[in-house]
Amino acid sequence: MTLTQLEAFVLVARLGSVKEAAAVLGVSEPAVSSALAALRQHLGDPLLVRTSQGMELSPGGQRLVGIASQMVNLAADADAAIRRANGAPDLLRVVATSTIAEFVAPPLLDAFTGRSAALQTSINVAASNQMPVLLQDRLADVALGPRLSGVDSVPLARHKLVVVAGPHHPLRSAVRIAPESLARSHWLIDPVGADPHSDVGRLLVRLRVPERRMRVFSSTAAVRSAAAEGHGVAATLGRLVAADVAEGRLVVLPVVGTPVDILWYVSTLEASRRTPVVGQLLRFLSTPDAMHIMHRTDGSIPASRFRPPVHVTLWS
Amino acid sequence: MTLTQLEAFVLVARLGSVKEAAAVLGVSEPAVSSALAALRQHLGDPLLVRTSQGMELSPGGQRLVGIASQMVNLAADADAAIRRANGAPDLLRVVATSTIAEFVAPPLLDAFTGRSAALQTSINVAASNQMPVLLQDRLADVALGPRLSGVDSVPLARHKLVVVAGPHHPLRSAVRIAPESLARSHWLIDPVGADPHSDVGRLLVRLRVPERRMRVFSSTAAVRSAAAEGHGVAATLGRLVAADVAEGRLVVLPVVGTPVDILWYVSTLEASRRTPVVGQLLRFLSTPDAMHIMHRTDGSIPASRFRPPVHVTLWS
DNA sequence: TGGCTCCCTAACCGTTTCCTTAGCAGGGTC
DNA sequence: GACCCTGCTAAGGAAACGGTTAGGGAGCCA
Repeated sequence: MTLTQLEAFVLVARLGSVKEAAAVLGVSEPAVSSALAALRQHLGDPLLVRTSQGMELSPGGQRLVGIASQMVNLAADADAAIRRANGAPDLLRVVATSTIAEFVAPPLLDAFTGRSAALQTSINVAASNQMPVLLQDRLADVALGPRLSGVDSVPLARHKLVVVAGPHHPLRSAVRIAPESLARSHWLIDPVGADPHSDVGRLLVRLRVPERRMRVFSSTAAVRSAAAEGHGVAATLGRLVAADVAEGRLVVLPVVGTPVDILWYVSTLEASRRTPVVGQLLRFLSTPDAMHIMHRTDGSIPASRFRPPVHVTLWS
Repeated sequence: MTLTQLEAFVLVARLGSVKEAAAVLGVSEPAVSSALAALRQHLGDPLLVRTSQGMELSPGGQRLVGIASQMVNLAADADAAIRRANGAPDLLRVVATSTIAEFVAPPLLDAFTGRSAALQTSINVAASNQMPVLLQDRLADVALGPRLSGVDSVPLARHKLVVVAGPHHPLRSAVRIAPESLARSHWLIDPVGADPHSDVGRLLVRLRVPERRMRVFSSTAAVRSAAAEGHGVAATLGRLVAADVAEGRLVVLPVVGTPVDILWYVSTLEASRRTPVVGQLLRFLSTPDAMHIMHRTDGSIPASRFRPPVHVTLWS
């Protein structure tokens, strides 16, 4: 019984899927499967059995999952405790939806890091259904994105989602566009849009956009340029494309039901299980400075801190 | 960071010695040392440093020991939870001082096991200073022996410690023997006596028996026959040698300060951390049946359940 | 100083872990 | 029935874990 095995088990139990757990861990799916097999053999219990709904816990697995989760958590605690005792820089691992990770999180964390000297941050992209699991298993400290259940989520910022297209789009000067009219357009979407639990994903579902009309891009920036070049329509944040719209590179289409009001949330473990840095970040996020940064977001890609997303699972 | 490493670390921290931890785990001392080295390197902290008092915790180690101990405990919980979920026999690991392990624990556990069908027991010998650690790290469920601190100890039985010798010993018919008179005798002692924290060990200290006069035997039975053959004197339980005395194979020497009243205790984790079987055993131990067994103990070696002691550390 | 104890390191070795790719198996869905 | 998705197994290889024996070095004590 190793910690790796327990971690794999907990992730599969929480996500209900070996494949997703493997994606979260960044390993191949047989790796997770065999970790599971080893644990099963060691404990002499099936732990998780396949059903049509995904992987479900056996009675034994049900008892184990709580214990295993505690152990994984304690391992994270141990690391943090030693780190702290040695005055090593704190670690703040942020996961966010791709848009936030691209445009908002970097300047936000830059500003926050400027305040407390010894701090090391990382930003990764995750799908919404992975976020609570990542927090609960201490693979991440903070999640920025939609509201999550099972963890503490507090509202962070309010935004408007609009549908945009290039300046030569046939519907560019329409007054009122019924969603069906866009059924034949190509929809250009970023990883956030590919996540059906995200705001953009839910909008696409509501507009009944068929899957075959979607083209998934690796970043919101790519979506924006593709739209400007007339390759299709895109749903994105009004503020992100404000400059493009003002300068005529993009137009906002008056689709019925848009703009959509959306709320970004910041999610963490409950207060008692938070590390001090996380508490500091939460306080920082409610300051005028942080608000200012979030509202200044103008779609220019910040140079510094952004790393390529590593844990993206595409809807495909 | 593996569970083995954490376990080694916790044991060394608790016992203050790599050597003792190795003895408890039943492995060589470099094995423990290198587990520690691996953990040190992984965490980048010395964890434990050598002082003249033994191994002491670094600030980082101090924080880690609690966390690591919880993890080791949870691992034990996990095993037990699965066991229980699958209806596997419960496991009851008893550690005891050598005399108890030889004469008292086997019939006691035989009787207890007779009551609840699915139960698997083991008896091992441990030194008193190891007992609380074994309980706290869940390497054992119950300890029988002297009163322990740091865990729940309740009195189990009262006994008398006497000094005996063979029927031809020069002092066999003395009326009153000062301890000094025995300074030149050979003292025949069993592993319990070699443990300075045990009742016999404390008696030897009080009688100022010099170390070079002690001959350590591997069992109480061996001590008894050696004494009967006139190889020296021995401190042992009155009830154990009653038959030998009645039949003239041994005589009780009227040493000043003896017989010594001693109390055996049964020690466990506090009630909230006990497994159900342990609770059952505690209740059983207070029944007349159990009392009867403990008082019937007559020095005959029970055939069934006794296993050779595995975790004995000799005082040497 | 010499000897002793205790911990650490070195060198070595077998087993397990952990990951990969490739392919099989079983349950849905069309 | 033919697919497709998902999980499992197989095979193989690099790394680690976990153990051993042998020996070096620091501290304590006679």
